[in-house]
Amino acid sequence: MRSEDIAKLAGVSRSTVSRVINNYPNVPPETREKVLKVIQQHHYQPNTYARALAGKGTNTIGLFVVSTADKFSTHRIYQNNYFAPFVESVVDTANSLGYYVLIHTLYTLEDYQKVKQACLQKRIDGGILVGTRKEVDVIRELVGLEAPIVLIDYDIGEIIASRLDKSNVSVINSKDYDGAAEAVDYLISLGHRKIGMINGSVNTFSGAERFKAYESVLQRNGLSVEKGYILNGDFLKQNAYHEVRGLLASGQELPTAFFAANDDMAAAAYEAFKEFGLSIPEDISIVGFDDGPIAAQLVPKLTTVRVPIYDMSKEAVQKVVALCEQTVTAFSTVSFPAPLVVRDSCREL
Amino acid sequence: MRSEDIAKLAGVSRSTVSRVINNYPNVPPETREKVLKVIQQHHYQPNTYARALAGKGTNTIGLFVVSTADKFSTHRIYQNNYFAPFVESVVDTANSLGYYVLIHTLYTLEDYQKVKQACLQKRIDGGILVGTRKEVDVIRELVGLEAPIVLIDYDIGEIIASRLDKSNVSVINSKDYDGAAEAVDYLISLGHRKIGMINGSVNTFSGAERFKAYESVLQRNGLSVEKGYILNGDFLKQNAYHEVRGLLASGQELPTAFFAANDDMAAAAYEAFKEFGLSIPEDISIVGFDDGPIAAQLVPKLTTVRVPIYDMSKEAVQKVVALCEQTVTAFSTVSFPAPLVVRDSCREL
DNA sequence: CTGAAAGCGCTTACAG
DNA sequence: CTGAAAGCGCTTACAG
Repeated sequence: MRSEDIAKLAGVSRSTVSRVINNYPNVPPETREKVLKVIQQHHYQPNTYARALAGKGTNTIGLFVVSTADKFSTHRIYQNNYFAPFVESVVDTANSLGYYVLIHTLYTLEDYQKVKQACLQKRIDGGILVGTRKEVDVIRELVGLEAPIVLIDYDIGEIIASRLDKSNVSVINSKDYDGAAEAVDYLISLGHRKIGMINGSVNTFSGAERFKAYESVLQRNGLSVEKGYILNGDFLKQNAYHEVRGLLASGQELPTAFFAANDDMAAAAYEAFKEFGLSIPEDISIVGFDDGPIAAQLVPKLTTVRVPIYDMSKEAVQKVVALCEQTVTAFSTVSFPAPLVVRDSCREL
Repeated sequence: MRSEDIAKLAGVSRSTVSRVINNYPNVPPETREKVLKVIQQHHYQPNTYARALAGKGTNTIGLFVVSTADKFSTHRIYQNNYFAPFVESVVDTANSLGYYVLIHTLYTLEDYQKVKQACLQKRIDGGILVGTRKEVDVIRELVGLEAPIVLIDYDIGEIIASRLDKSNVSVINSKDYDGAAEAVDYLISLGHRKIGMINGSVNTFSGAERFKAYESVLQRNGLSVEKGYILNGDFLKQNAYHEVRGLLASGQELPTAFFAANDDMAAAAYEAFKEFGLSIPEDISIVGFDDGPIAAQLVPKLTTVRVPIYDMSKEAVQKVVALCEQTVTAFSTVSFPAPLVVRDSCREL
């Protein structure tokens, strides 16, 4: 069924059918009704591609998620607690605005070409990128595209320094530095002096911020930053688990508290400590980051920094859509607060 | 940049450019090289919509996830432990086959129209539906479409009875009846005689199967099915939590074991029991279903039935793609084994 | 208010 | 082996 068929059945021209479909004002109510009736009777839906080709957008946005885990890691699909809420809320928000979402996972640097490709092929009107590494070159290419791009978790400073603050880009962050600082301050206020960190990926904006805050809060309080207390987990549960096990096996003196750059790694630490016979928070305190689904499920419940994933993804979608529809046309950036949520995983010394 | 531009630069016609893009055999190596070079130099990507309009497929499949939770439930985005692994592996498999995936969440009956719409609008070549309720009418409509549809978790019997086993459909299940039976048998073998169930949604195929198995294994063993021991959780953590709390508060005699229709509800039971001062497995044993990410994270680790989500979603993608490309053309169905994974949440009586 | 016609960027018989 | 031309199903100036 094509618009032509509808036109015939309704006794009008394709032009008129098109006008009612697109809600043009210059068609009298009776004509509109007549056409609409035929359309409904036949469950007619205009061909997206033809519309797109003829100049209408595709009403589709791309969601590109940079995976922290390796594509070939067996358990990768279970490792990303950030993923599910993000995807779900992006999809819902987009759908409610009448947009479809095309989703892609990015594992390697080459995979970034996929987003370029999707834009060039006109599959999407615009895109959202989550968890980008600090690959400015890649970003430069993307920004060069005409399609609107919203970056979630990206260093605005870098963008501005590289003069990439083009009008088709937008950045959305959470205040990870502040949140992390609050977390470490909290541990210090409880009397902890030896505080370790289970680090995320420092070539991620949020990863870098969380670590920077950790370092500077320690220094500001006259505490030394011990190399041996900084474990590299790369945001991955498995890595964190091995690192913690390694520290425990080393026989080295342990910190009294750990700040983990995300909940997944905090959960891994829980496991490793328990297996080693240490209880939380009696023997060791832990703070996480994200406040994802697992945080409150852990026993004891995890004290963590809340990243407002829902708000951020909603904002991201609204932003791309606005950019696609040219409602806004300037470089913009928003940063959401990331407050500490105190639960049961830390004790006063 | 259009194919016409490439043609000019390469000194050939659009036809030839099209031939090399589509890998037609009848173009000599030198010509191919020449054209390819220009294409690469200019990062040319053919417009998807034009290709689609001209007869090529869109290389896009739809993934429609029926949400167990309410759209407006605050925590809905955190409630679906089935979701993340599913989406991630569908996306990866599709991408590796050169397909894009359009994703949609279905909350209401009307939302099913979205899949029809996506097909009618030719946005997708085919679709995958996960967690469909037993709405045969909806399915009937979908099956009437020409686009290939793969249903995950759907009653084959119903499809065959309604003569909906058309060549554009395919069904993929896990052997939930067997898995559930194994779980309940296991509890009985440990000496449990009073076994409760935290039920899923029985108007879901898997939900119904899990419950049927529970009932019949009890009966086969001469155990009575106690109404009071059957809690209705509807697959949702929150509901399960309230139901369990309700049972505990009632002062009624408790079963010695519970079989939960999914891990999320088992996790909710963990919480409720712990708050009530009951330890697992000392005071009460629990078996879950899914073996999703949380199963092994719970303390004690959850004994559960493993649903091979990864294999199922991979199979689903391969099937739609095969159907889209007309490699297969018959109604088909696969059912994956769902074995019991014994961990630490049950004790011998 | 409305229709005929051009155009969007491809693919694919058709003819040579 | 290759080009000219028709066609895919829309939208949108243009003219009336």
